[in-house]
Amino acid sequence: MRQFQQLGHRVIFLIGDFTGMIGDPTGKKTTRPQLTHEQVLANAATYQRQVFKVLDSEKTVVDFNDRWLGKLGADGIVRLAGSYTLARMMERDDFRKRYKNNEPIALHELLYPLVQGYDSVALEADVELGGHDQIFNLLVGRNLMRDRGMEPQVVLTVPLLVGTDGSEKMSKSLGNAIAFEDPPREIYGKTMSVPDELMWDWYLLLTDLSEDELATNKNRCEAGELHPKRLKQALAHQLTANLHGEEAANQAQHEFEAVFAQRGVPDEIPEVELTSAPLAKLLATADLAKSNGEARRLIQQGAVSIDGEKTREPFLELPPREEPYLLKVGKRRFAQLKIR
RNA sequence: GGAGGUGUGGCCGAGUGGACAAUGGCAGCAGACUGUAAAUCUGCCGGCGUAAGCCUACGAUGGUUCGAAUCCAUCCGCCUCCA
Repeated sequence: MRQFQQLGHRVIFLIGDFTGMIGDPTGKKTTRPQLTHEQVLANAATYQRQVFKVLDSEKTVVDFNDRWLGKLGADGIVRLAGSYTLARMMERDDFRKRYKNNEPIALHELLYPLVQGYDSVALEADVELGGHDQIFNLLVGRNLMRDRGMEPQVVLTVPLLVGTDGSEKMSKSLGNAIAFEDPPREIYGKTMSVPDELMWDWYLLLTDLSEDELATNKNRCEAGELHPKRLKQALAHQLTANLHGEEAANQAQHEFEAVFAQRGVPDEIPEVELTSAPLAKLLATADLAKSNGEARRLIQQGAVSIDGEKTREPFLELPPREEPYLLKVGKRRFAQLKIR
């Protein structure tokens, strides 16, 4: 979308506040929960905040499809449904498979592609952009436009971005996402933790690097001329810079090197002040572990160090001290602990 | 309308009266190795408790029993087949 903008096109960022209430069946084998309008609007507010980290707000129109779909009414929906057939709906793989496997398909799921397709009619879209999982819905939009004597929109889809786990599509609910609003160190660190093979996809989908350059880099890595880590660092740096600026990216990179390559300590460590208690309890109250039990386990497994010294004693009592204790849990959780 | 099936921890999935906080797999966490990659190996993986133990949890409620995820009753959800 940004590239379209840069080329001088008008971009409409469409928020599906109506369709969100229906729940897109896409991709999932089972029916999605239907959200209330309030929930959808709350989500929409965060989308807008985030999307302008990438899009030029001056050149973007934000629209909501409840504006026309909400007015459609029962008769409108029925008439819309009359313009499509079950056979055409079942062209969709997902529906076909579920039907064949005797899995439930709720009726509203069949309506979803229609109402979404109607967006294109309402907007008189020239081009619609979407993830590849949207292709069926986008094509329904074309058909609906043609039925109404309109010039059918051009449909452009992009491959889905795979999440940090390297297998599922990136999604907040799967916990494999990097959020636009993640702090720099998170964006950098999460990117570095991604499996190498995924890096090429991310380069392709998230940067302006050409496919030729990408292929060259890949070959050089395979030939051992270029360390994959260097490339991944460049990617992490760029993604961080895109969302937080060059300065923040440099900082994140520096910190990453310090903490993980040199096994050092980050520049900024949250400070906690607590009264004296057994170590396990301190970790739990300082939020370095989910529960007392987990804290105890972590300690016993040798995941915890104090001032750089590993300890395996869960009931160690730290005496009060002017200087805060430096606590490290696992590879990446740090805290400065002041004992009162 | 009729017949049948099913509901277990984040997910999948065993368990069919006590030894069950519940086999196993996935995911997750930690340790070793390393490039916070992958692969591999090891340990952990409900809560509270330094322990004994206690609490919560097998769709919901009630019951039988010394004892229930397991048996009974009612209810709720989901699925299939026939009409």
